[in-house]
Amino acid sequence: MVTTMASVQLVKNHQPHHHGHYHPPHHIALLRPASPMSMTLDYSLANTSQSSEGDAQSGSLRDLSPPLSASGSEERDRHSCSETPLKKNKRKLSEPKKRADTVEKSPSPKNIKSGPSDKGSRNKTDLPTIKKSKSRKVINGCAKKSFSWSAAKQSVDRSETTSSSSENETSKNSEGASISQILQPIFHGHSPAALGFIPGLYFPGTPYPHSALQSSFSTLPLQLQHTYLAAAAAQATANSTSPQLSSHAGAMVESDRSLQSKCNPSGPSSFTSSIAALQPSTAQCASSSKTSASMHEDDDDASSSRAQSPEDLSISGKLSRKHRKNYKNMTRERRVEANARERTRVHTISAAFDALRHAVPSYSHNQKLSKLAILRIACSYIMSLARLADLDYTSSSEHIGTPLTFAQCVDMCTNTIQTEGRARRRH
DNA sequence: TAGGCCATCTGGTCCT
DNA sequence: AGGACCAGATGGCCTA
Repeated sequence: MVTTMASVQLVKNHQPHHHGHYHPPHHIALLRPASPMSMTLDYSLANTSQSSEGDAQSGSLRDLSPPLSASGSEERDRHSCSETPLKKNKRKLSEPKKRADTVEKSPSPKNIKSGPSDKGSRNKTDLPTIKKSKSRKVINGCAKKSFSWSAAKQSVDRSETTSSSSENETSKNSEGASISQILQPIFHGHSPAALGFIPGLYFPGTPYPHSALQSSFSTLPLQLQHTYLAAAAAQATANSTSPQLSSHAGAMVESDRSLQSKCNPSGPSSFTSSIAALQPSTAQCASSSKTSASMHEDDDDASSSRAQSPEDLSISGKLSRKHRKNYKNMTRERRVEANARERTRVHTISAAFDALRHAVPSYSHNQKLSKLAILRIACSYIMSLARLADLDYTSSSEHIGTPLTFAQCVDMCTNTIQTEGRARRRH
């Protein structure tokens, strides 16, 4: 049993189990060990459940050990089902994804990585990443192939290990300045959406302002710096009518182009792709699927976006994507904002699931639980606890008319945990 | 490699 | 009008 984890121990004895008339023994004890993270619920119970992973490990002692806190339990974190964005930031540094929109607007949990990955073998090829995947439906002739942070991060990793020279060159240029220091004066308080995801640069309202994401601009690989700068500049140009800002942005794009040629003299492919991936609708149209309701309505937008290069975005004086109308006269800007809100909402739900997951028992810290499993275990666990308090929550569930005894509740909880554990268990 | 699970985008609906 | 909530579609990751 891991001492840092909260654990609920169901101590079995060999007393006969009186089905239907089980009374919890009076010596049920709620023990609080020295560690505040650990709690032991100890009660005698004739166990009818089958052997399990926990049984094998602890003999007659079933160790239902959900940690109450993620602290000190990295292993648990890695396998936690519903992880908070920050946890994922830590865990999946090298495999970010996904869509350009996500990259553009906010640092998605999976998109921003802050630590080395233990799964480098799974990491892909080059930037941009064209991942192989199982056959997918193709809608409107546009299969969803998305690039995003996975490729960018690979670039980071690769650059950190292989191109120290170019990094040194960059460091000379930026002298350790943060991105915000570099870009803030340029944008004069504007907060183009493209800047929201830049590590180390957080404008008010930017989601996930976590210190783990902070990094010095100079520590980023050259290619990624260029990507950031170009994307930010293009976005700023598209969003701003300020000549000053536009000139700054245009200069940045030009500067980035020259830097890019230095960085990647062999060809513009990866750099251009990186920028394209960071452009909302440019990449979006190439990667995002269209629902049937919106496909033809987006066609114009999509085709025009496809035709737009980053230069077009920064130079074009035409109606920007921001102001183009989507479905129901929804501007692109509002759509992106709605996406961000939706992401935040879903992340909140995932965080709540994560909290709930830590509040319910499981057999081991390695046990992987889906959200559905968490709900099922939580339900049965609550029923058990309620029964322990002489409350009957079971009558309002599927067991209408047949109130479960405490033992049955416990068995149900145990079986649920076992079932869900079997359904998805790491080895 | 198929299937499960998850994240994300997107449009629809309802509510304030 | 705009935001919250929801469900469908889809891609990515992971495991058996």
